[in-house]
Amino acid sequence: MTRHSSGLTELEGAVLSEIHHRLNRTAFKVRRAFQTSPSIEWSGSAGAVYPAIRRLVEAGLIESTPITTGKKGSHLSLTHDGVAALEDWICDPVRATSVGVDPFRLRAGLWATLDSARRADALLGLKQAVGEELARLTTTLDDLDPVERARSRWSIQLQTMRLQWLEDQTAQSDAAPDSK
Amino acid sequence: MTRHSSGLTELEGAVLSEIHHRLNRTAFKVRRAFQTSPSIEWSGSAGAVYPAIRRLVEAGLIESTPITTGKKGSHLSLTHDGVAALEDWICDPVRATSVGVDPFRLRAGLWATLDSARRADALLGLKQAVGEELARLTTTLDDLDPVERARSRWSIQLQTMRLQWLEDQTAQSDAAPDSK
DNA sequence: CCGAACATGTAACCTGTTACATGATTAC
DNA sequence: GTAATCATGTAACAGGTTACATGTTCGG
Repeated sequence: MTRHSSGLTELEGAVLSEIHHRLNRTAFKVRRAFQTSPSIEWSGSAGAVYPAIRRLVEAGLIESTPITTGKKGSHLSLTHDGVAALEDWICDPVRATSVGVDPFRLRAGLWATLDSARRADALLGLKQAVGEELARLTTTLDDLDPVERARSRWSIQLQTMRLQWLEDQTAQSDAAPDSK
Repeated sequence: MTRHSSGLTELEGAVLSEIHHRLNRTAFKVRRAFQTSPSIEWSGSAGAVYPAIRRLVEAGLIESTPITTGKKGSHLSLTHDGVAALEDWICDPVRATSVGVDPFRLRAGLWATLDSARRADALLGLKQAVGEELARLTTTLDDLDPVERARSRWSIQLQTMRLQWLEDQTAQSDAAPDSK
């Protein structure tokens, strides 16, 4: 993905924050954090995480010290430069406020183009999917660390707004069944 | 990026909708639509759009007929299969309701980890960026076709919610200046 | 001792990015 | 005629995906 002012990709920034703020201090734990994260975001594939960490080590942002005491694996921590780069990434206003690739936004104006039967079907399926996601988010909220909890809270607000949008679409759909 | 149930990437779906719903019926116009779109989403690079269209033609979803009358270029339209694939993509509930890679969400829990000076700075910059984007979105709303207008309306809601989030963060920040 | 979980990595592939190259048409 | 815009593409590269390969440690 494109590198922005902070010089980090979104994945690299996320990796740094996993190590520094969420205390996942081995490559494996970082990877598992992505895999088990309540959101899809990235698959947490080995082919993405390990190369990303290697790049960050080579760039001098991560310090990697092999664990000697029985355990295998390497302990990762951010260097001074790493912390600075992470903060730049966190604060980058252009990046932070861009819409990214929002799949809902892309489709927001397109449901109205469907014929009424298909549209009703789609809206029902979408509302159900959002509803299930909302239920999952609210029930798992307590088990999360502060960082992930904040993300979940944001997701709840987002999905609630999506649900509202879908209900508005349904209402408009009922008012004007088929615009042709 | 990953292909989902509809078999289309997000870019491919967006390309089909540009052709079918927004009447950008040459490769060049599709490309320009991405480039001049109020959102970043994709760069609309030639190296992405032309290959994507070629793939869609080869898959039998787009019909490409060279323009004979003076003009150069090819006229693009969706085949029967193309319309079906587009509708599947539009209605795919898993895709449509995923958070995608939301840069705001990724950072939502991280501003609180900054020291109070840096945090105040960051929040100010972010609120300004969101404010400017909101101003731009509201003033350009009238010039847009229905599809893009719906997207803009969604973006306005999203950015408004982001602004609210940032103001809440600022308030909490003021209440507890430095948590160490 | 054996299977599950821990741990690390590579190889082939796909798609998007930048940067470059090329030519046709139109407005002046 | 010439500059801007229209129009199409390719080449090198970056970074993410799946799938595979390999070895370690620990609980039973």
